[in-house]
Amino acid sequence: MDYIKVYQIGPDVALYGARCFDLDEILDCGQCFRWEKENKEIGYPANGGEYAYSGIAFGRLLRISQNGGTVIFHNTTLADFEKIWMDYFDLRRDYSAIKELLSKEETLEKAVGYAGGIRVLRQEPWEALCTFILSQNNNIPRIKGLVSRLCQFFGDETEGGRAFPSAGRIASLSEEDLAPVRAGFRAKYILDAARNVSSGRVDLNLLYEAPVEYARESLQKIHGVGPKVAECTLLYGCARVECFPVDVWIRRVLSEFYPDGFPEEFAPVAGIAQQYLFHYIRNAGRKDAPQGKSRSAVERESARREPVAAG
DNA sequence: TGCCAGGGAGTGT
DNA sequence: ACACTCCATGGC
Repeated sequence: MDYIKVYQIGPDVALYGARCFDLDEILDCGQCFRWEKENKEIGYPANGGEYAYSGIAFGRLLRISQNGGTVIFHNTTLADFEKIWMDYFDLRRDYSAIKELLSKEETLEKAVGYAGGIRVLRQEPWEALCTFILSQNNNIPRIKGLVSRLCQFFGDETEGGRAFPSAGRIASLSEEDLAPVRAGFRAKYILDAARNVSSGRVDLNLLYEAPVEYARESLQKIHGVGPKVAECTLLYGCARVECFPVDVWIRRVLSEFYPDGFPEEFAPVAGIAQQYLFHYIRNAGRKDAPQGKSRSAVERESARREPVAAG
């Protein structure tokens, strides 16, 4: 377990002795797009840099803050924590053991040491599918804008914000209705996704347990969903941690550090390894750079090579 | 085959 | 200040 104890403290739930848990690394690493960091540290500086995020998932607003190994889930109950946030933050999984396994290999050992507080969120499959369709050919700040407008215009009101709109709601819209989202050519993709999901032609509930090849094919029946978006949906929406999305950054990592392929023994948790590597390669070269080539050198080199097939 | 779509953010000059 | 690049997918 990556924590020691959970308590109800007044209106909040507190997680004590949390390990492998860093809100910045979890919520701001490109796996989710609806969490906002409060622009100031809370409490006193002597507290050691406590900070907070707010977001909506499963139709619930959550404010969450962290100070070292203490994580506070504000205004929630133990029942809701067990039912929603425990799984959302993947707290039933033992990341300590996974990190120990991955650290057998040199590059991953560095990556794990660099951002050891990452966890793969278990988001709702529909939200993951929809947001990763919107993510294509896009950068994170803009994706956040698109998702925010989508929720603003079409999400149901909850206390403190708007929920992610259901597939049924999106399916009822036209491309013109979606124009204010400014999703560009992606608008028709999320319409097709919404229609397939709400009609049951693509059954997201099957994706958790189905053979992974079937799950991939099923998602790719949607117009606008290719291998990358399918892989992201399965990893971030269904906790299929064997799934391994390959974007340009991961392609660079693979060509630079794993030219002969990603180690087979890590395949069952390749998606988690991918998260550590993604964070590492994107931030390496700024501070704390890994020895060896700069990012731009890696980019120039990988640009000349064939992409490496994903696991 | 290789470019384009629609747009904004990041980077380099 | 300005130009240039990036991006996942499908259509042409």
